[in-house]
Amino acid sequence: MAGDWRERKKAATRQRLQEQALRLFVERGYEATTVEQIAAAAGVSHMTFFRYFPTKEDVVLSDSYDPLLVAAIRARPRSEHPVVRIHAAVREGLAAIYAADREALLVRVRLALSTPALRARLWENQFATRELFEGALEEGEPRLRTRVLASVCLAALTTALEAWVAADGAAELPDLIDEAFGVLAEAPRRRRS
Amino acid sequence: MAGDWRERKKAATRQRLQEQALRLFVERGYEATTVEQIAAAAGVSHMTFFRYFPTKEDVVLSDSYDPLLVAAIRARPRSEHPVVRIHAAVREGLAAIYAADREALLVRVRLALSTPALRARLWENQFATRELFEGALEEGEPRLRTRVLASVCLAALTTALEAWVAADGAAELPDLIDEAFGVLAEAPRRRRS
DNA sequence: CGCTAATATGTTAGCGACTAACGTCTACGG
DNA sequence: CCGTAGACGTTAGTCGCTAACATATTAGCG
Repeated sequence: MAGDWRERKKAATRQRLQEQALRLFVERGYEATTVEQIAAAAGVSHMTFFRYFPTKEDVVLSDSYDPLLVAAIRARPRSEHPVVRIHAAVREGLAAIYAADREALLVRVRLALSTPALRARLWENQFATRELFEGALEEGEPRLRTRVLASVCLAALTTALEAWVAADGAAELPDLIDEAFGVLAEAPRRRRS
Repeated sequence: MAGDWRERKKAATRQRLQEQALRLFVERGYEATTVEQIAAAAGVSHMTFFRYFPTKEDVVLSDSYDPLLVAAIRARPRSEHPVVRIHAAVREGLAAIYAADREALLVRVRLALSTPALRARLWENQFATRELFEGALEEGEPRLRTRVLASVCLAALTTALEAWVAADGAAELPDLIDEAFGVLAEAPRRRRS
């Protein structure tokens, strides 16, 4: 058990960096906080910061929720409609995260949605998440249909998250998610083209 | 008619910057091209570049299509379902743009979707566009519903654009848009919750 | 025509995110 | 106890972007 100590230390440093960063971002704003200051607050150099987080944005946006959601989607029967699968998976998966990390999640999402630079990267992340959803659905062709469905579900999810921070966490996220996905069910039927 | 000359010159400089920038981006890549090089190619200094475009990204992403789409949405009767209004408006509005600027649009969208930095900003622009759509729909409360509908329509539109560049412009954009919006009509009905 | 004010542009200096090259320390394995 | 590998720091540099100030060109007016 050699590198064990190493890994614990690395994890500790990483967490220290993230904590100090979030603290400083909340206190004085994201733009007004320098990577140097974060590194100094965590007792390391700015190079070490970049060894743990590829960009300043990642310190806020990186999480490990995606694989969890993918597994939740895969766990739903493929006989269900994709939108239903994703809706149920998101409700379950996010409920667990929500129960454990509610406050941290709220802080991070609020920061991400109110800072232009972070908002941009957030959408970029959605691009990746959507591809994961697509893969998790495991539908064959046609691809455009699957892609639209995944995009649309993500749009609903994001809108629910926005409403959640807009209400400053007063409403319950699972309810907002149900409400957002409920709107999808309301789209008009297809006419003859 | 004094400032007329001024404005023509400014417009010319702006266009020269944009042309040279897109040329260089296509030739050697977005990241590999510096603002200095763009400015030099257009015969101005880098400060002048930033006086015309607030960021390097804007030289690719800035267009004036949004107001056009908003007007198109407003022109549809409010008795129609929001999704139908937006679908019809987008098909009409974009058809005009498409007919006039097909090649330029293809180049810009391809560049935007294949460059991470630009992709991020593209999604950030969607944030603004969605708010415009929301306003154009002119629905009252509840806001969450309107917001979800606007987000979802934008997701469909973006997916169609992606498919268009993925096929390298082989398919026809209006058809792809119809196909993408068609998927929305297929969402499952609401069960009892 | 000549003067003044506005406007477009250039110059320079600087900040901050991020990278690369290289040096140092420290824990671990033989 | 020594050699090595991995974590970390130092330094110097690039690039996007901004601000302060100087300069030139033009506009409007007496």
